[in-house]
Amino acid sequence: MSADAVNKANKSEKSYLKSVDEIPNLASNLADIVQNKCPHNPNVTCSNCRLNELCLPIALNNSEISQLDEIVERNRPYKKGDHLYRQKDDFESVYAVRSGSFKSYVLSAGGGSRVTGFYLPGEIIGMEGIASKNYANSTQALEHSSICEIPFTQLEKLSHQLPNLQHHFFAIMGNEIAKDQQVHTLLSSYTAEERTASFLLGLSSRYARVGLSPTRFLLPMTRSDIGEYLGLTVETVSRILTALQRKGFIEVNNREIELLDPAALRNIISDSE
Amino acid sequence: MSADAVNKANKSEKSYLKSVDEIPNLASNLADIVQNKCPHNPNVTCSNCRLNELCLPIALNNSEISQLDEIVERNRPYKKGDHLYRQKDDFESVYAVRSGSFKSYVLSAGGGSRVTGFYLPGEIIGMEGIASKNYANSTQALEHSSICEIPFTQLEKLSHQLPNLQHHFFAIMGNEIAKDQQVHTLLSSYTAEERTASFLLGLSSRYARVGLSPTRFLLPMTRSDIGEYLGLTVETVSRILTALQRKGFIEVNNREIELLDPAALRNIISDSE
DNA sequence: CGTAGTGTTGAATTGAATCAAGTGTCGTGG
DNA sequence: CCACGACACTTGATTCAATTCAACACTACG
Repeated sequence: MSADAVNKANKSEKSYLKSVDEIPNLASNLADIVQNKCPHNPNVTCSNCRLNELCLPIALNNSEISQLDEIVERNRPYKKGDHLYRQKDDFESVYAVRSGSFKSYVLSAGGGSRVTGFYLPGEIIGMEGIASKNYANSTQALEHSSICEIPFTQLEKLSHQLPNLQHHFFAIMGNEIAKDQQVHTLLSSYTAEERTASFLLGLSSRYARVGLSPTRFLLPMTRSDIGEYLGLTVETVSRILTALQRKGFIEVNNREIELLDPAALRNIISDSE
Repeated sequence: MSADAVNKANKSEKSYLKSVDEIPNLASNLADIVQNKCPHNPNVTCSNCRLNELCLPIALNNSEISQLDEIVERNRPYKKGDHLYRQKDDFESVYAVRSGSFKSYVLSAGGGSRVTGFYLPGEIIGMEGIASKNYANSTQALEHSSICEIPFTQLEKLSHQLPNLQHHFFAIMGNEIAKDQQVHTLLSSYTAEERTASFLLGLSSRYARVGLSPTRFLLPMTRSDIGEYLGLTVETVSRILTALQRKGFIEVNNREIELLDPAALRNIISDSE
């Protein structure tokens, strides 16, 4: 499924990494899961997870990691479109993306929706529900994806026992707050082109973080999702991507993106500041 | 002072509630501070603070509150324009607003600035610095204000000892994340009028929370600050306020705002959704 | 009392939205 | 395996909300 999918656009003979799943060492575990050989593969633990340097276990020692392992629930994989939770559901858990990607969105009465975030492997979902005890948005898989569910009351208990974990979870939340404030600035003062450039660069570094190419990747989301996230219409997103391509900064083929000149993209943003 | 203050309508003899300082019971403590009788008034503790139901001590028992009291530093008051911290300063503490108000902002290279948040009594400032160990914005007083400084490493230590405090601080951060996502939606899909209405209603409920009138209050920030926060120009903010006044929804006199028809303001927002 | 900062209002401009029409792509079921 | 339908994406023409530019009034503070 994902094998042939990858070289769909192979004009000559392209074939890219489709997601973190295809990093060799991850693939072994993930292949099992995807093929349903073992939806709760006991071999996939925080200790042996490729993402443990980015995710919750960072800064924990081995014995601490095994304690964390015990509270983490590794659910069956999610199909494209499956919901992790819906707006107003009781808040129970935060989730760490193991593979694939997710989007969070809120619906407006007029039938429209706005995307509040995209989540890639190693990132934490659901923290907006902690205070109100209800999730404030709905979150669904953008592609076939797998998740580690971390029941929050247990995470709190364990954080109480492990100062490192408490410290790190404070840091994760603080980071989310810092990121949200950057987005605030982006939305309140950037032009459509600046927003789009910034979005691409952001994805780039997030892909790099999980060991994928920072210059060539597949967008897991639609143009419409991007627009709803950046406060632009689909048409504008499409136009801007075309324009960036014409300038030679990027190459776009449907969901496939190559950053030909990341520095030029950075200039788009900093020139205006 | 606060009694007559309320009837501002008398153009002849204006004198309004200027801030939470003027609530009778708060005034006593604050007056001391403002007059520098006692910049670290020992009587002002978390236990007897009027804000303790909104701020950090919520959900703590008496003995826990006194432990919190011990790590809280009650600094000298800040004058209008004084900085709590500046962008890139080492992160040391989070701050709870005791009286007055603050704004956080980031500068852009072009000399402009964007406001990332406003903070009223009982609200927590500085959490964006937790992860990176540096503050991500600069924060300054909008009027004469006082602050409780909470050194973060000590807060972490105490949170480790007091599960209630850990729980509550997770909730405070979660709430910040949820709020930031609402702002994301606001900035990415609301019109200028919707943003302004939403801003006024937000201020209204935050003032109500600290015991001030939800329908009549003074804006501590300039039109320009509001614009930089909402992603609008000063001119637009000014025009929208005038327009809302002409519609009879609000009355504006410089910094003084009265919400004549809060329901109408709510409709502005929900009509469009 | 003067001046810098703050706020208002108007006219012209413009970036992005909207409206519209089309092509491309993918998953499904016959 | 192909054909169909639904969705995703692109491109163009037009409109419009908000910005920009400009001029002026207010106020508040030293």
